[in-house]
Amino acid sequence: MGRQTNTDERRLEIVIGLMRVIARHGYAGASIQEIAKEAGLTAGLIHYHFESKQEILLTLFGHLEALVEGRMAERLAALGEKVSAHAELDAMIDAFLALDTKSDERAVMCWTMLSAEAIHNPELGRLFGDAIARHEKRIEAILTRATSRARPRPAAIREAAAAILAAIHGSFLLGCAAPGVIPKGSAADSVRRMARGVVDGI
Amino acid sequence: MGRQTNTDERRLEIVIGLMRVIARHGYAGASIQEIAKEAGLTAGLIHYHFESKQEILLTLFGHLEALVEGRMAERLAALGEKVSAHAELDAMIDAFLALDTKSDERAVMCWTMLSAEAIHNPELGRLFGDAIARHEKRIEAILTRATSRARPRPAAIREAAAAILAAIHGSFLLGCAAPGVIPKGSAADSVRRMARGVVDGI
Amino acid sequence: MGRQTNTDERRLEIVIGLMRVIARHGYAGASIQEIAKEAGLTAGLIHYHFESKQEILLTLFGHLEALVEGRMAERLAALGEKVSAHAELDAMIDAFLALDTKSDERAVMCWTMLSAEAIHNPELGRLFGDAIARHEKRIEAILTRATSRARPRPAAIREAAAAILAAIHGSFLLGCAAPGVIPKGSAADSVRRMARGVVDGI
Amino acid sequence: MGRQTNTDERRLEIVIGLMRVIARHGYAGASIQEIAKEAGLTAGLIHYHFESKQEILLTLFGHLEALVEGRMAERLAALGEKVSAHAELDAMIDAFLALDTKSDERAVMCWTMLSAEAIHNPELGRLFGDAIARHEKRIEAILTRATSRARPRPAAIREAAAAILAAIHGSFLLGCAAPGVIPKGSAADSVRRMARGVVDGI
DNA sequence: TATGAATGAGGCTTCATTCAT
DNA sequence: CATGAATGAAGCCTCATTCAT
Repeated sequence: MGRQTNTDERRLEIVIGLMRVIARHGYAGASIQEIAKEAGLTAGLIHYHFESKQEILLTLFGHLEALVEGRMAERLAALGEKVSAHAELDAMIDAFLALDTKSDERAVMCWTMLSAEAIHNPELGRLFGDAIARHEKRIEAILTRATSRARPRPAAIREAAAAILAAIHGSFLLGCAAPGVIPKGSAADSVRRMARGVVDGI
Repeated sequence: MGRQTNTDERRLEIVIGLMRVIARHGYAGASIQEIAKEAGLTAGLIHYHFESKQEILLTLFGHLEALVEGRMAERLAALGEKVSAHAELDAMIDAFLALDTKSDERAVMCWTMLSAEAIHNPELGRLFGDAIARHEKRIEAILTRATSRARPRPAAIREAAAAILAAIHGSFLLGCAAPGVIPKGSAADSVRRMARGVVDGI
Repeated sequence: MGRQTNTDERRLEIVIGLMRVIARHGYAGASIQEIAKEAGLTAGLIHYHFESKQEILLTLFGHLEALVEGRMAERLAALGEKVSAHAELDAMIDAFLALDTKSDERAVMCWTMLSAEAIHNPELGRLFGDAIARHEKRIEAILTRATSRARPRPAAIREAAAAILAAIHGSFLLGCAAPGVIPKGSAADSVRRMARGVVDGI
Repeated sequence: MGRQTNTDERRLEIVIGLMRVIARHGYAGASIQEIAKEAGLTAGLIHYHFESKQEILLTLFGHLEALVEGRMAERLAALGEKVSAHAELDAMIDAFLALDTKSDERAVMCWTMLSAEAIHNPELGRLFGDAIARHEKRIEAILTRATSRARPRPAAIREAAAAILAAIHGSFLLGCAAPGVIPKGSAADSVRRMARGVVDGI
């Protein structure tokens, strides 16, 4: 029957290798050799399983995104049915910002590095933009439910959603880049409060 | 006899060259050759005026910081004396987020790239952390004036300030990395509203 | 599966390449490109097998040292048991100075270049110092046997050994740098005579 | 009368600058910029007073040679007339090896570096060879007087002279490159003894 | 699948030298 | 004479990628 493929595991190992290296040295410092070493593989093998470094990057982005989606689904499921919009908004923010494990921390750092990378990497930029747009839509939906106003101005909703997203990703960024000032993981509460302010102002 | 130095102008040209290249290709893509071409110089000359690429980077960071400080001073001066804390907070947020020119846009993009770079560049990280800490202190001072509470919890003030900063820098980041979703320069209003929410919650 | 390593041969080829280039152009003139060309390789490959140019240099030194040790062991073995100290001293001097082949000549030139390089290359300096110290100890031991005096002054032994070593290395140096005056390879006899003088004077 | 030239002093300053830099970093590490800094001048000026780096090197060699000649003349003059050949030989060895000052030490280190440099620098090689040949001739003359034999074999004289020179330059080299083993400046006695041995053997 | 060698382009930096002032 | 800017070639090294085994 031929030998069975192990491509999926290998690809995962490689992607995790990239994640770990990025967390330590950034994307520019993540050479294929380094990734291979981190994953316990050889450089040649990496190009057997991936077309290019870029492909690993895009795959990593997919994993991070899936991770976030998973966390969000988890939190929302925990809320049960018939939940208030405020509670849902809080749950979503928590899904992003309540980071418990070392692994979460690493994921956040990677996410932040990829955000910056997205600025000048068109392909990644597209994926990143799509993800952000999706998140934004979801927040918009919640905000629409949350506002007491009968006919909220659509632009107001959009801007509020955008601001909430900005606060979330800004917390990521400063948590990584100025950890002394913005302690990592402590941001959920403040962002929840900020979100409340923005909801009231719609 | 001799010859008058032009180092200051050259250094500025080079720093601006770096800024422009970063805006186009990111820091990793900013080779000395590219910077030189952008500045209309030769690669060798760049190392006559700067010790290393890192030194250009740090110098650029200094310029960006000075630019922000200048904008802040400007806005605050425009307010005149005896200004309310809320107005001062708004002014500060505007100083960051009300970006008018092409040059401002480029500066924001650079600032964002440097934020990410700071994560794995210890020297830059220190400068960046100091800058953020300074901004945070300033916001704290405003928030202390702004709150109606007699004895605000110090941690609450810190967290609020941190959240406002996060919203600002997150707006930068998403403005650059997901411009379709978070239109650049439109963030000031929302962040002002968010800030109000956070002040009330102290 | 996989592929067997050829690192050892390659490293040797590279080291020999360096040796040949040094013999022609000196260490400063031994660029990686030049070494690569001499060894029939590409520059990139050299850094695949060696960490740095410095590592090639240190490895070369190790080879030269091993070569000397080998020659010494050979000569001493040829003497058999119960040999007089004088004969042993002569054998040792010959091991250094009786150079027969083109390859020996090249080795001496390299050794001399490395001696000079050792002066300002701390790492090489340490290796070189150790090698000289080892040789010196060995000569000391012979001289102790050789002297007729019951209790030779230790400092006298040391100085005599040092002088003999100096004569040997000076012959190398002048043989390379002033070949018209001090013909290469003709020095063994004179140094043997000088050594005798120094033994008698202990 | 125009302005008076200061070329001679400048050239001397530059040569001394090179000497000091060589003593610290070797010739390969002696950039024009470094020499200029050491001499308190600018790089441009150096090329006003010297055609090329090579010319500075050759000039430095001339200075070192003059220094040695001066020391030799001094010592011989101190001996007065009608001196024994043995005493003259000792005086000559002392002129080389009895090094008192920091400056002497630096000169020796430079001399040694230049010896090695001479191996692959044809022009310097010629100068160096001439100098060595001159020294050798002088030692030959002394040895001829010194030997008790009526008709010494000319080759024997030459070889003896060469061996003495080798011991001297070897002491220089090892004094610089293995200072722990061969303490600088302590070599004069031993070499004198060796020389005696070699004279007796002619 | 997997290994390890190999390539070749490109990156940062140094440096002797030239030249306008 | 002197300065300081500028050049351009070269040097060491890194790295994504390819390929024989």
